[in-house]
Amino acid sequence: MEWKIDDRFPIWSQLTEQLEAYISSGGFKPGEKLPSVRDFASEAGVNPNTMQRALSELEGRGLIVTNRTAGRTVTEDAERIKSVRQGILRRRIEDFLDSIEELGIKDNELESLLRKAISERSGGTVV
Amino acid sequence: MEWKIDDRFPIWSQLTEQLEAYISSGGFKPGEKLPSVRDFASEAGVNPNTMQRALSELEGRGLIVTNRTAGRTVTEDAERIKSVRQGILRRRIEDFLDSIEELGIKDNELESLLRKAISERSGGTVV
Amino acid sequence: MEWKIDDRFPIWSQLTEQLEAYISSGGFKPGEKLPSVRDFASEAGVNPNTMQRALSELEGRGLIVTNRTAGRTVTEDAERIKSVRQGILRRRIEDFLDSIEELGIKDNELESLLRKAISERSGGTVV
Amino acid sequence: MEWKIDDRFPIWSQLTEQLEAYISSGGFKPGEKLPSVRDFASEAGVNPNTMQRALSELEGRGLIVTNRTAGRTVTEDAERIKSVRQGILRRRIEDFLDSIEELGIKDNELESLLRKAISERSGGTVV
DNA sequence: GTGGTCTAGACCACA
DNA sequence: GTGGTCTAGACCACG
Repeated sequence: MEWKIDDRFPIWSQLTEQLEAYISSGGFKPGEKLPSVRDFASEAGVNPNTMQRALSELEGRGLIVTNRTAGRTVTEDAERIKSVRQGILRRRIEDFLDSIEELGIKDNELESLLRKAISERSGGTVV
Repeated sequence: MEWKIDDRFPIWSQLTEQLEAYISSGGFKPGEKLPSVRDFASEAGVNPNTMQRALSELEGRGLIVTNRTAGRTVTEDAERIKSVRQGILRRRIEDFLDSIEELGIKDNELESLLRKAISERSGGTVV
Repeated sequence: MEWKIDDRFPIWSQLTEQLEAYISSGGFKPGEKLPSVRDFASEAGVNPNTMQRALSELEGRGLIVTNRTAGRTVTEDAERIKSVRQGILRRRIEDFLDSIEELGIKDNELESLLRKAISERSGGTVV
Repeated sequence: MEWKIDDRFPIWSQLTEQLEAYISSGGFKPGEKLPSVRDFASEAGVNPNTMQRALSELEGRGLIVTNRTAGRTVTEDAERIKSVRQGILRRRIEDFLDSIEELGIKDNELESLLRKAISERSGGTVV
């Protein structure tokens, strides 16, 4: 997978977010074995300890399972995964609308801006 | 104005963001005198040093002006203010779409979710 | 406070347990400021990172609060503290009874053994 | 016999504890032949190496005997078995009282809690 | 001075 | 080879 790391924020937290999004959107299947901490870390260009912290966090959220000496796997619980994805979506939409609200924008103005931005993106990608 | 402060992230940076949004959306008029650092700080419940830093940051962005002895005022440059607002808007929309893209969502799914979320909010606020 | 560390188990986890017991039984009062991580660590003879992990854990359990640059305090929520103490008690009693059950002991035998052990201890302490 | 295995702690050690308790409380008679390592392991759902280690440990404690070609048997020494059981009992009671002491509980409070917990268990099991 | 983060490097138990 | 832990030491943002 691709990693985007911004030095200004805690790296472990960014790793957590990206892994959560990736797994919950099907990048790894339920029950699939994950790369080892070391491999993951070197792939992302971070220290293994840092990656481990990110993975522990995901375990706390019930998204992955640790098998003491046999590596980690994505949870088998497809419902859990789905609900995590819904949660992320909902949270991001809420945060976005909150952040927009501060600017005092009318709903129709926002909708037109959004529609424009989305079509530009699709355009950029598709054409 | 209302302040939302989350202790887990740099406070000065949150103040900066909120002030920028507030000013650029007309909370203070062009040329209007701002409260003193001390008053601002006590209103927000933060250390004056912290508020000081936020204001310096905004000065760097050309939104406010420091008058040697007479405190700070919002810039007179209405165009500047407008362009700042546009910049914030554009950036927030882009960030949002980026963050959503990771989840592999189709445009029409996104639009329907957004429409729903917006109408729920309007409902809650307006009615 | 006193620290008992057994090298065979994760240190951070033992620190967590002991701090949890100590705080929840009133060793630090609600709202009281805790020693700094560094002080705590040197007092317990462990690396600051290790102590920090233990404290983070306790924060996750809602027993202590972190004030970014002003140190940590015990939660003000006396109910929370009380409920943590009850939880520890209940868990330890259950674990004990589970561990005893394996040995196939009759209730009256257990009671007499317990009563004897308790009185011996009190004797040892009181006399 | 029933096995309770918690993946987060060393498995061999849990097996050791449970076997020790089981044998010393008469689950296998003095001199009785034990199942093969392989059978034991598959029954408990663990790796044979792990079970092997647990059995070696018990041999070290004088509870079981390895007969070059004829598998393992429980020791014939009934006194030894009895004393092991007493040791476990005493140790578990001591550990429990130690762990409770940290919480600063009065003897009568402890007794009433224990009596309640025991009667609840008996109730749940017996009725 | 406070907590937070990160790295490098080492060691361990387990299977 | 796997995850887990620990240490030492450094740097940072904050107030």
